Amino acid sequence: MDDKYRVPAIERAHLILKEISQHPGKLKLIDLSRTLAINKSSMYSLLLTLENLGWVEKETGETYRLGRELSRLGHAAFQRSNLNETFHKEASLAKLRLGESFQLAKLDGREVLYIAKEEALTPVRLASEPGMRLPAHATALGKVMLADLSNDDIDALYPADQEPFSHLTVNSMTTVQALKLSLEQIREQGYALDLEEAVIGFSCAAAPIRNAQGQVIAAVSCSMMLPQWEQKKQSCIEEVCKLAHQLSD
Amino acid sequence: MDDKYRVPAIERAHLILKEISQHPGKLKLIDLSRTLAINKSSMYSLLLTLENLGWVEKETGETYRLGRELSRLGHAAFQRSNLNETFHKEASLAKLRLGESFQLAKLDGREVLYIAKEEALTPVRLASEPGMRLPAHATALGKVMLADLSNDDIDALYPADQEPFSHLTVNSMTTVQALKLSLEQIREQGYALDLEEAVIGFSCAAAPIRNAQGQVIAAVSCSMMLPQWEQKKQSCIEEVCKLAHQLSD
DNA sequence: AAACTTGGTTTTGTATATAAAACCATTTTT
DNA sequence: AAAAATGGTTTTATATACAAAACCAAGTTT
Repeated sequence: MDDKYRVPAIERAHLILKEISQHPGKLKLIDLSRTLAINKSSMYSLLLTLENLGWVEKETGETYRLGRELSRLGHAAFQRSNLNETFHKEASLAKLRLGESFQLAKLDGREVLYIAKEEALTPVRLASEPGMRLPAHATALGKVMLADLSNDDIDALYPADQEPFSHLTVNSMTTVQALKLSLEQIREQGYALDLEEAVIGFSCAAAPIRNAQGQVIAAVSCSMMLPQWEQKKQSCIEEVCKLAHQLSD
Repeated sequence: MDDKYRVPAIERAHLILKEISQHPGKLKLIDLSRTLAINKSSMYSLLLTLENLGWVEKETGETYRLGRELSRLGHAAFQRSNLNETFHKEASLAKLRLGESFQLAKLDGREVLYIAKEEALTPVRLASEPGMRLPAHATALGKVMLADLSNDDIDALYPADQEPFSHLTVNSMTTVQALKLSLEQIREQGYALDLEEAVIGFSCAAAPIRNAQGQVIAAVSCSMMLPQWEQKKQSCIEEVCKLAHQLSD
């Protein structure tokens, strides 16, 4: 690193925050000073500043924990990527064309983490708020992202001795075998469907978003109620694939 | 503020992060330098340091957005208090008894900041991911915490000349008058309800968590879909009040 | 209760982060 | 294509953040 243009005060702030995050509510000024080898008086100014900014909070007993301003910034950092922006831009257009809702999500272990959505003005909507999680194996979004993993990865993710799949509806898959079979098909066709596997009355199509290296980094889906699904299934798949392609690098 | 023990470099870092969070991917070095009235060369060092720490990320086109280390720290900022630990311990029991989801939140200005949750395995769940914010006046959690404030505090928080309340659903309150009236009742009964005020199809009960001085420092809530609400309303209120009492000092 | 810890607060001299200006590589204008 | 502007990088002088030590208030020890 360019040793010349560092600003140590910020680097120290970072060290302090990291240390506090590892022992929340345990460390006093003197502890931080000792473990980080920063002089008491310097630590005093640093902590006072961090406290004024709301990055740390002092408790009774003079011990420190991370503060709310930090969680505010952290939350903003979560909703950052330009993936998000382009999703909203393109999905709003797709929403106009199709009249249904679109979702953006990432895979987090065995769960789908919803990042953003563009919601159509349909009377009944699926509650896919950003931040929500659902089991990956029971959603189109989840399956299309799992399909990027190898069979070995899937085995590692779903060990045989683990509890069986939670089934959200009667249509949810219940075994790893069924999942692998399904993923095989998804790899071939390039998209995934969820036919009332997560919520009765709702179906869904999802397609993968890839980075420049071809790895799946996220996925988009379009969800709708069953009556609409019968009519729009084909165009739904098309829109989702098109959208996923636009969001890929 | 004690003007003597500030460390400006950190305060500047804070300003920069805040500015970037408001215009992610839009601002270049020169823009930040201008709007924050910080010299180009200083900004250069500051940004270089922030980038090395993973607090910001530079994009092609030399524009900046918040980085992953910041979201990591921000996330850690939630899982902090021992309030949190006891919440998870007790709420998981309450969840088993009631079969519904519980939330822990703090009041931050006019917003409710969700801190933690214990989620029941219901197919459709409210998206109360830690870090999420909702207008306080439209949620049970928010109202029960606002109820700890005096009417004067409420007036200060919601100035007459400000924009009117954002209503999330048709049931959301729309005026300060209505809010004050509602708070009066909440103070008497000791808990707050949200009857589809935040999300259509969801209702919610919340009770306040107090410190040793009796001040409200946080709140817990239990949310569920309408059909369940009809059956469990009473036991929901009981569980929430019991939980809040356990979490109070 | 006097002496000793412990841990937060002040003071002061010095090391260093920052502002200003010069610099340079690209891009835009004429 | 020369001139001007834009925006990132370097240099240098100075303002200021930090380390060390002294200080003080509370809590322990003997």
